[in-house]
Amino acid sequence: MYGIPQHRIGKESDMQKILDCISAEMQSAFEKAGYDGALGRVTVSNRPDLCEYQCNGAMAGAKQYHKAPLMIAQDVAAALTDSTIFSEVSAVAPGFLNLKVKESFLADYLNQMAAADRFGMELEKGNKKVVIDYGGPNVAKPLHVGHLRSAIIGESIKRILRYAGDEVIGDIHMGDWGLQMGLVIYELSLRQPDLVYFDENYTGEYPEEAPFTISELEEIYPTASGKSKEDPAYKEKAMEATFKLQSGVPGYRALWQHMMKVSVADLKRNYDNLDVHFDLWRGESDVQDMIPGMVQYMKDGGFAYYSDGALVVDVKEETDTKEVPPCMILKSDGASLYNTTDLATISERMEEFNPDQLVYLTDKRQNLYFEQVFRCARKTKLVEADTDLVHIGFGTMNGTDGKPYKTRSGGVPRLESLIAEINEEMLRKIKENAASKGYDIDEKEAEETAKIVGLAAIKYGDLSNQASKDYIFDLDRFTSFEGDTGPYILYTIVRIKSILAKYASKKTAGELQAADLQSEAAQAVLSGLKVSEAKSTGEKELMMQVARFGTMMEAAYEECAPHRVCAYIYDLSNAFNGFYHDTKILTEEDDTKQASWIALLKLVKEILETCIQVLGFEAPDRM
RNA sequence: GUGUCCAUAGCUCAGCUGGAUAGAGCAACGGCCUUCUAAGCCGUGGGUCGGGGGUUCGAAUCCCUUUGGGCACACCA
Repeated sequence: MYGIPQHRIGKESDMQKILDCISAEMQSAFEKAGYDGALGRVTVSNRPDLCEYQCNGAMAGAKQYHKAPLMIAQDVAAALTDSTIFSEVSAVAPGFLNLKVKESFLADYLNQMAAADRFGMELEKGNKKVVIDYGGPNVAKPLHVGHLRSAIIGESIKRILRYAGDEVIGDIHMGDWGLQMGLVIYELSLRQPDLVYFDENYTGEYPEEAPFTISELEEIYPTASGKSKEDPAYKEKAMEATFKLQSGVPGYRALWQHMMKVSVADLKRNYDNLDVHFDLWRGESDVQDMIPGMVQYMKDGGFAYYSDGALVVDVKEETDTKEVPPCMILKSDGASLYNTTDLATISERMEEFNPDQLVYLTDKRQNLYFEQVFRCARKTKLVEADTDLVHIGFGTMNGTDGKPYKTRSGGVPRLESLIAEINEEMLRKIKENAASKGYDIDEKEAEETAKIVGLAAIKYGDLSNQASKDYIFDLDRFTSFEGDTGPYILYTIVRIKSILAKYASKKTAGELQAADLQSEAAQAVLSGLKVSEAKSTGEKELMMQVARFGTMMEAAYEECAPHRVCAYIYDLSNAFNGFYHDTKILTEEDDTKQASWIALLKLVKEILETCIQVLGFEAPDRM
C-alpha cells in the first residue's frame, strides 16, 4: 500500500552486506594467522586518502596476544596475499590494516545488488508487527507547524520499518473527545440555538448535512476556547456540554458526528498533500467504552488506589534515581484523562493486533509521561514482556531566532500557509530556471513540480536532523536549495533520469522522455546491462557508495533514524555528481563501457528513489 | 530542588558506536557552461569539539567534575 511493498516475512536473501563480506574475509585471515577472528571487523575508511576500508583489530588484540599491534597486522596481511577481495592490504603503524578492494569484486557485488530483492538487504531482522502512533491532530482545529514533525518523521519511520519487512499499522490517533468538543458544541448552541440538535424533545432523524463548514469550525473553536479561559461560567457550560456528549445525548452525538466527518475530510486532504497516510483513523473516542472495565480491572487487581481523591497506579521502581510520580487513571472528579485513554488504547491495540512493538511519536517533552504510561501498562499486565513499548520524542521546530516557530504577526502558523509559502517560492524558482535554460514548461507542470520539490525541501530539511534534537526551520535556507538539501537530491535523480531517457531514445531510435523510463521500450534497453569494473577513482567511489546501501538501511532501521538515510543519499549524490562531471556518458564510443555506466546509473537511480520513497517524497521527471 | 537532553567553524548541522590530519552545507574569496540540466563541479580561508580532571597505546565519542542553556516534574494533552 502507498507504494511501499509489504515484503513477505521469512523470504530470505542470500546476500550479505558488503562490510560483512569483507569482514568475513578478514576474519578468516586473522584465524589463519592464529588470532581471534572476532578482531577482523572491517569498517569504511575514515582516511579515504589512504585506503577504502580499514580494520583496527590488530590494535585491539595487542594486549591479548602480548604482541606489537603492527606485527599482528603484518601477520594478517601476509595471510591475505591471495585474497579474491582485496587488491591491496597494508599494515601501517601503529597497527592499522589499510585495505583496497578489487574492482572486480565491487562490480560483482553491485550486479548482485541490482538483481536482488531490495538490493540484497538482509531480511531476517524485519518481521515484527508494529503499531505506530503518530499525527495526533485535534478535531475541529487546523493543523499547525507543530504537527509537521510528527507527520514527517512518523511517516518516514513507518516506511523504513515496512521496507525492512515489518508489518506496520499507522494510526493517526486524533484528539476527538473531551472539552474541546464540548466547547464547540456550546458555542454553536449560542450562535444557532434553533438547531434541532439542541431540541431535547426532537425525536426525528438529524440532517445529513453538517450545520457548519470546516472554516467555520476552525473559527468556532479558538473563539470558544478564548471565552472559556476568561469566563468561568462559559467554561462550566462547555464542560456540561462535554458531559452531555459523553453520556450520549442524541443531538450532541449527531453534532459530534458532523464535526468528525467535516474535520476528518479536511485532515485527510492536508495529510495527503504531505504524502502522509494512515491505516487507521482512530481517536480517543474509540476506546471510551473500554474505560470503565479497565478502571475496574485496575482496582480489582490491586494496582490502583486513591490518592488525594484521584485514582492512581504507582510506577516507581527500586532502581530509580529520580522521582517518578504515580500514573493517574482518574481525576479526583472521577473524569478520565489523557492517561486513561492512552492506556485503554494500548489495551485495545494489544487485543486487536497483538503487536510486537508499539511506537509512539510525540514531542520529547512527553518523555516522562510515556515512561509512566508504559510502566503502568506493564505493571497492570496490559502489555506482556514480549511486546516493546517505544516512545520516540522529537525536538521542537524553532524559528531562526531559536524560539518556537511563529508567524511574523506572532500567531501559531497554519501548516497550509507554510506549505503554500514554500510552493510559491519553488514555483518562482522553477520558472526562473526554465527561462534561463530555454525550457518550455507549462504552468501546470511547473506547479506540479513546485509542489514535489517544495515537499522534498521541507521533509529533507526536517529529516536530515536527528529527530530528538530541536531544529531551526529556516524558510530561506530550505528554499534556497543549494548544497545539502532535498532539491539537490532530486536534481541528481533528474539528471540521471535524463541521461537514461536519452540513452534509451538513442538505442530505440525513439523519442523517450524521463517520464517514459518505466515503459517497456525503455526497460528493454535498460534492463539486463551489467556493471563492469571501475575505470576511474570517481567511478569506484560511486560504486562504493552504492554498496553501502544495505549497511546504512539496516542502521536506519535499528535506530529508527531517517537522518541516516538523508546523510547517505547526500553522499551518494555527491559521488554521482563527481562522476558525472568528469565522465561523458552519452558521447562515449565504447559501447561496453557505456552500457556499464548506464547499468551503474540505473542502480544509483533506483537506490536514490528507494531512499526518498522511504523518506516520504518523490522526484519529478524534470525540474 | 530532582531528573533529563544538549553545547563541534561566523550560521545550520554531521561525525558510521574508542582510531590516523574532526567533516559537510551556507556565508566569504577564486576558477569551470558552443559539449549528458551550472539547483552542478573544483579550489582557498575558517576549530582549545564549552572548561577542568580521569580511563586508554589512542577520546568529540566512555567516566567524574564544573559552567551555560532547553525541557519535564500527578488532576492539560
